[in-house]
Amino acid sequence: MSRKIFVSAKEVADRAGVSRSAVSRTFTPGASVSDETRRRVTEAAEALGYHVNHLARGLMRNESGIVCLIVSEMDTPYRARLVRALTRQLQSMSKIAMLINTDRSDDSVDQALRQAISYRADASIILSGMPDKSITDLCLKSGQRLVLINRDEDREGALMINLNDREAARRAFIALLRAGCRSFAFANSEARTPSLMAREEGFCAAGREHGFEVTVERFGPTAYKSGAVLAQRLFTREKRPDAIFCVNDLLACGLMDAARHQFNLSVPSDVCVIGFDDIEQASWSSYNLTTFAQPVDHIAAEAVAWLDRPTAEHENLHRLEAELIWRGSVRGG
Amino acid sequence: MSRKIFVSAKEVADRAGVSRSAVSRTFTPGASVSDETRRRVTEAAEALGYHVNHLARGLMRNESGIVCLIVSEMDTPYRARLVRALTRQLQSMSKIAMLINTDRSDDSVDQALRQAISYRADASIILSGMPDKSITDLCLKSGQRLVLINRDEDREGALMINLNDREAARRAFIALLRAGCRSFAFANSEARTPSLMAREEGFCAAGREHGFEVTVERFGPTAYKSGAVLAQRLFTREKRPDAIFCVNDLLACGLMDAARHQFNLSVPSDVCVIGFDDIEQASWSSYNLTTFAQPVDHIAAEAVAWLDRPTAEHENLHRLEAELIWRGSVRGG
DNA sequence: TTGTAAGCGTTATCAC
DNA sequence: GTGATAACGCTTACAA
Repeated sequence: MSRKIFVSAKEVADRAGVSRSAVSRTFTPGASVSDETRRRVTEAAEALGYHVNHLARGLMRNESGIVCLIVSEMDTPYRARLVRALTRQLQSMSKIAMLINTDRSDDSVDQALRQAISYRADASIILSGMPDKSITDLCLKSGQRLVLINRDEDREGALMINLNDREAARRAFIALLRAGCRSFAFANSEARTPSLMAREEGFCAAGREHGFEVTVERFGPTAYKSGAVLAQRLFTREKRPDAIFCVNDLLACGLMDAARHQFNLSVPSDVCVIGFDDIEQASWSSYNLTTFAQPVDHIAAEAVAWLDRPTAEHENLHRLEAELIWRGSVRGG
Repeated sequence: MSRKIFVSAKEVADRAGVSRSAVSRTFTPGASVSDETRRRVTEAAEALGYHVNHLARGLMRNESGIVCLIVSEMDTPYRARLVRALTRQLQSMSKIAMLINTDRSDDSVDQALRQAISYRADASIILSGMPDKSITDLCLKSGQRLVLINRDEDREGALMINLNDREAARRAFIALLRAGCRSFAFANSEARTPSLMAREEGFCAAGREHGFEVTVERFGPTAYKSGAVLAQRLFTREKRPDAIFCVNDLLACGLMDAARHQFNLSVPSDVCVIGFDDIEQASWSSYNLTTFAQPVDHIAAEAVAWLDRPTAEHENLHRLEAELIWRGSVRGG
């Protein structure tokens, strides 16, 4: 197979006429090296194309600089945006992202964490799925940081960043009520993850508070296509809803398209729609969707910042607010 | 800071009452270990939560298992899909993806490759930008594999996977001509990357072949928003085009939305539109866009397969065909 | 400030 | 099949 020949510190040292520790120190921020030595080393390194071997460095320093991002369905607009923001943040802190795809089976999140351990990742950030407690315990015991984004389940020692889904759902209801709607529905997928269910429950609870019953439909994956099925179910009811809160934007787009093209309903005059995530498509003029923006950059910044200075254990739950973005899919506004 | 304490092979060896080499062999596929030894080692490893240190292994084997994915604007639908496919493929070959975001400056692709070298990546796959020859040479000299996807520029020793953009553009023209269109335009961004320009040139060339002049407009980034500006420019001309080939789907969506909502034109009766990439949104019923599908899975599979068995040097240019997906944005079909 | 030497956790080589 | 031993390329006391 391929023999890889990278240039090592020893070669640089030889060329510069110094010891290998001088080379090492030159590339260690804050180490004491004379200007002259540094110059000669840098020059030799440049000429030879030397790059510190981070594998070996990680071995010695017990700190690899690697952070694992564990994600499934990463081409989904919201996930992709989060991954982008995270890689950016990590790089700005001179860490590097290892991307692990957990599309396959259910235990693959556990597998992903094993990979993280094998590569001695300094931390893992989980965007999808929920790992077994046994494996997260092993990570934490090994000294690996753990961040769970929108996972909601409790894991002592990990940082959990969640949105206040219930509160957002409540605000969605108020907005629709103020728009004059009187027949409310919640369009959900069958994924039943905690954050998705929190939106449903928050919306229904707000409905009950105001004396309204909320129709709930759930179907399929949290995707565009499910929206059409949910539209079919909701718009063929005897009492057609005039307000629909969709569990996310993707599903909302599918539902709106079906409403318009299959049922000849217009948004917002016949039915008001609110989504969640504020994906790029929500702002496209075909949708012009009122929705909740996830503070993606904020989430990424908090996650990455915490890696370097973990807070006391009881402060490890961050609950962020989603911002309501008013567009044209709700009357008034 | 954090002291990380991972369990080492020595501890496993002690607990299992064998030598450390026995442990190593147990975790090396194809090494000769007796069933009894293997059993005891596996048991001890399980109990202790041992995982082979891939950093150290990489150091010894001179093969890290790491493959760098170098991407900018990775939340763009097409890019996100490619990244997903690549991580999947890599994992199925028991390699792992390191994701490097090159959103920032222009030389950041070079920076990314330096990172790749530092982590002794076995290979780098470049999806965005074009690195300097000096740095790619260093990569190749170091024995690192290099894959360029849709980059088009030549790099001796690297695998280049390109689409046959010109041919696709030619087919787009024929399709529009057969649909009865007589006034052709090409909507491009200002990015001017080789593959984007190849689509433009191919379309114009096909036009000339058939005795038609093609109006070309270029504006901004290759994104949704640019579509509106291009629509503005094209639809306010004295001779309004009745056929527009857009450089990609994102831009096509923006252009179609502007056509419908700002200029009251209907697609395809007033104007036929063809896009490129076949992103998910192209199939959404608001767009129903006829477009060219990039063989994403095929690209990913070829890229990853080549890492293990690089072909002879003169065969390192793979040119793949884009498939025309007929939908409703072109008359007839 | 600089060099020497020990050690990080592996795997590969070699006797046994 | 198994266990010692020598690398791999680096960092970091420690001594000079």
